[in-house]
Amino acid sequence: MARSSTNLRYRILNQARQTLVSEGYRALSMRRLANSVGCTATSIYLYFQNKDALFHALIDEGIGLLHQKLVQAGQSAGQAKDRLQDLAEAFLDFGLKNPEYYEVMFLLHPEHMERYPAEKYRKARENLEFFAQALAEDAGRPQNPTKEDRLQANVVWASLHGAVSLLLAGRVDVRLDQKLFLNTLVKQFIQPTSP
Amino acid sequence: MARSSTNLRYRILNQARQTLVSEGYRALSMRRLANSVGCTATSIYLYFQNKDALFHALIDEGIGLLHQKLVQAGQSAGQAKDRLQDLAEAFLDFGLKNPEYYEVMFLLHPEHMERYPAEKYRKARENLEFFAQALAEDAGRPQNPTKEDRLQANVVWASLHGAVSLLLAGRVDVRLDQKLFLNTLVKQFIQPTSP
Amino acid sequence: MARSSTNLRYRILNQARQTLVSEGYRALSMRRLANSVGCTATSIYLYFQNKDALFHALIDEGIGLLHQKLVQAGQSAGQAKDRLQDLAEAFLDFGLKNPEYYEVMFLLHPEHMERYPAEKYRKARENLEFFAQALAEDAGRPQNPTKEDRLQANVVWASLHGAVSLLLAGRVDVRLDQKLFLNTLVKQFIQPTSP
Amino acid sequence: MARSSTNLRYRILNQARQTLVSEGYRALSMRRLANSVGCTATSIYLYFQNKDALFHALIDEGIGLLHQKLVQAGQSAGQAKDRLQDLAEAFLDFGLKNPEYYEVMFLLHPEHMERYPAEKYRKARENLEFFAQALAEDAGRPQNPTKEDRLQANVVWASLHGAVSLLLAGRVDVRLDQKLFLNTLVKQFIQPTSP
DNA sequence: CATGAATGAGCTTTCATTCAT
DNA sequence: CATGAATGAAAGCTCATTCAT
Repeated sequence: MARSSTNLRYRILNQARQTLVSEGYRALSMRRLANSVGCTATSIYLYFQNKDALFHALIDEGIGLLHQKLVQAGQSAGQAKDRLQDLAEAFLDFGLKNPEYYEVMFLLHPEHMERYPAEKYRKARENLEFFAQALAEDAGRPQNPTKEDRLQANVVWASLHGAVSLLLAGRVDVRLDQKLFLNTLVKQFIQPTSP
Repeated sequence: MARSSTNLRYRILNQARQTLVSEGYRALSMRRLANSVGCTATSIYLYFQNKDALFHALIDEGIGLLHQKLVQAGQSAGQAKDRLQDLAEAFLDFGLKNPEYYEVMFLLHPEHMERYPAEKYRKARENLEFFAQALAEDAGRPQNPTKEDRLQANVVWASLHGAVSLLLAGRVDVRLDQKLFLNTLVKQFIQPTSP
Repeated sequence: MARSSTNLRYRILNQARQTLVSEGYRALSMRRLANSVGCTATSIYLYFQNKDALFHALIDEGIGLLHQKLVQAGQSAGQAKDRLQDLAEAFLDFGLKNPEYYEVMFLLHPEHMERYPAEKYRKARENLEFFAQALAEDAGRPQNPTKEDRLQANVVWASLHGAVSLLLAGRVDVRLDQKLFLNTLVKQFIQPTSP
Repeated sequence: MARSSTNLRYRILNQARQTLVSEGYRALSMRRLANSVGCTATSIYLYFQNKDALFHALIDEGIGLLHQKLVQAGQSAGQAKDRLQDLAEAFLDFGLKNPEYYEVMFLLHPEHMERYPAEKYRKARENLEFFAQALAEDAGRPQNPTKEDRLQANVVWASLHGAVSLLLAGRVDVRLDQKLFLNTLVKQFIQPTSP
């Protein structure tokens, strides 16, 4: 009862994320969510216009969190190649440690995404720019990522996304050492500097 | 009515695939499906024990089709590297040209996959072996893919899957040339033979 | 295959009875029944106009079997009191050993009974007459059961029916010895001849 | 609409009982019930978790009512034999005047009963104890019903149940005087005190 | 700020039955 | 004698959402 009124909105989002990862997408109904939180379904509508809005809030959170992690990773002062490595690891770490956000951000069925406000969505893609910049730098074109760099960034992005989504879906051979798998994947696009 | 009653089962599967890609997963209810096909919901149950069975039939079809394409691609007589390239292209081609199958095979919500018979599922993973073999051959270990080759195969697989799923979800920068994007991605893991 | 065509009607009734007792009333659907028998649902309709007719056939069988058992029991040459005892035991035996018939004859929901042809139904009540006759004889009015005898017969009948139906429904205290219970019940209406 | 919204739950139960006795068990579907009551099927689920819960609520009511009637009947200060007579009459009265409760308590198909919480069920059997006590007292063993008394109680119970269920099912000869029938039945197990 | 009551649309699935062959 | 294909009706139940309070 004590802290029960400290921002119901917050608690709803928390519970939603939790449910999403522990019981899956279909279990996330407004009523069940309300039950878990300890309020009525109606109350959720005080904070979110509808279910979509709730999802979008989760996506916003997720994008923010990923952004933050990439900023941190991108701040390392060393070589561009190391920065790229850090960025990749940050992304993988984010995906694997926050499956609920990853699910909602990248795996959710398009029906929800279609209604996600385009402006916010564009914002999301900015995260990609971090990779482009590191790649540009590595190629000796600091702070001015070219079309080519962006192309490469998308490739990196796709590879990372593929790895995370297969892992989250439990579709990578279990006998594989996960760290080794990810390292190999990352090495793929971080070419050793030719001496 | 009796329409072209030759194969209602066939028509159901067809429509299911179509609906899946055009209106999404949630729009695929037994009733709506029946409506689109032009029969009653009950009739569907004459051909599929339940909704799961229908999904599994789609998955089976998809796995078969992909398998077939990979077999074709794997038959090229040339160098292993070329074969690898062909396999990759076959996979990408399959994914992009048959989004409905790809959706149902790789993007479908896990609830359905969990109930997918394990034996068939294992069969699906055999497709991965094609890549492992080409990679083994390329590394001079023909027909005996080692652990290392399988690791690499998984990495390739993840990259390809990442690319396809981002493209299907419309999440790759539209200004990017798609062919170029895919080529770049594929080159990533096909190292040029050092002279 | 060999004896498979020896009267499908017979096999349907057999299976219906079996299903009724092993899986209950609601499990007795035309399709499931057909499945168990090894024919199509449609085939059942060759032998029975509808589900009601099938039930009625079962009831007929049951009535016949009970009749037969009561005839046998009523033939004992001894004292009327012994005959009454035998009749009671025959009834109890019938009910407990043929729960499927008992169910269908006495416990089935009235919806089905209402449509049971009245003439056959009356025939069923003839079984009651056996008791009336034994009671009449015991009271020194052989072969001419009076109204009073019939009243008494109904009482006996009710008691027996109560016992059987409670036992079949598993609603008699399990710690009770069943034989003792039934004996006590029967003794209740077979007054010892005053010396 | 808001009708007499005071107690929809109450109205649902009322209507359920009514329908049960007038149209039978199978006519009691959630939708039809809702229609009769004047609400939507969904609304019923606001008051009862599912159909079972609704049935169980009816059973609870019935058990309570019977209990109450037996308590009243058991309070008569006179002889044990009279008390026994009162108890029997109370039971018969309950069954014949509340066929809907009787149906739901004793004649309902076992599928529903199986799921009836065991604890409540045991409570139901306590009603039997009233008879055991009266019988014990009559036999000169006040307040300490022996095994024998309980056996006898079950016999009484079976007889009463048989009578009620035959009467409710319309299976007792209509030409019979009902009161006479019941009196005769009751006399059967209330032996006159030997002078 | 929060609720209780209610709803309409929709879900998957099962049923008894029919009809052309 | 038997089937395969199909159906309309109905079942129990859950969903997102609304509205008066």
